[in-house]
Amino acid sequence: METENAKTPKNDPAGQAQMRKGVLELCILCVLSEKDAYPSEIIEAMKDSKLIVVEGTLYPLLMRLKNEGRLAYEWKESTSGPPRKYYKLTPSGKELLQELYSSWNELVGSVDQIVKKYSSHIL
Amino acid sequence: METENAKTPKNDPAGQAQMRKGVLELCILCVLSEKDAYPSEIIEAMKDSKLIVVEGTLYPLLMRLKNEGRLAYEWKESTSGPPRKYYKLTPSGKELLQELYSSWNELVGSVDQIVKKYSSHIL
DNA sequence: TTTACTACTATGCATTGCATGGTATTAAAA
DNA sequence: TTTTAATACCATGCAATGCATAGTAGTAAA
Repeated sequence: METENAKTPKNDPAGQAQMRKGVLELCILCVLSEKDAYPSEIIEAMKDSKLIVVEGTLYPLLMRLKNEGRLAYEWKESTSGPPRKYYKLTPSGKELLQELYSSWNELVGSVDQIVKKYSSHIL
Repeated sequence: METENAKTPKNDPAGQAQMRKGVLELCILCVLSEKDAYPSEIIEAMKDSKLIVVEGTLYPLLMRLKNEGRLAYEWKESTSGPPRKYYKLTPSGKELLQELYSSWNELVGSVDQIVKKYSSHIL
């Protein structure tokens, strides 16, 4: 019968976008573990490590983490524009950071194992 | 106004599921780079590296890769049950494997950089 | 014939990255 | 004062994927 399901994706040719899923959350919590920051600061910090994040990604993510109780924020005045929302980790947010960190390390370990096992056929 | 958008997720507490997105594709292509295999074999190979994959995930993924021309398959008889679909990499599939491999290494590099930068606050 | 096992297929949901467009506040320019 | 630009935050909808769930079908054993 030869069914034709599972449509083919359109963009994201090298799969970068999909691989980022779940990882941005870890990175953002990481950045906030050092000091409170407002969105643009977070974007800059990520960019320094070649992880480009845009507003359309970051704002919903911060909103979600705040709704989950992982983050809190407070308004602070700015000398050059409108006031800013400074986000900070809550205790629950620190727990999540630990968990995500563990998950990430596990994943890297697993993938590395597979890649190394078959690397002779890749290179 | 304090809008309440960005609903909170329900399961997947430590974010493992989300982090796997895009990575399974790399791993499956990796496994197939060594030798042709049918779905259950792939699942076993992944399990050896602690990457649990289930049918509901694997079959649609194989179907998609085949529709994209990354994989091909041929039926082979089995001594203990119905015939099996043996999947193999096409040239295009080998290219994708290279690209995903690069993307993965870049991502790991970026995340490592962020995590290391702030690791004193995590531990 | 019935049961159990293996293998493949189909459907729908939840989550997240992101494109897009919008609103509000402040400061500088005209 | 009014206009413009820059900064910052918010809302909506789409695309993609992992996975739960349920179904179909072929083979072999009871």
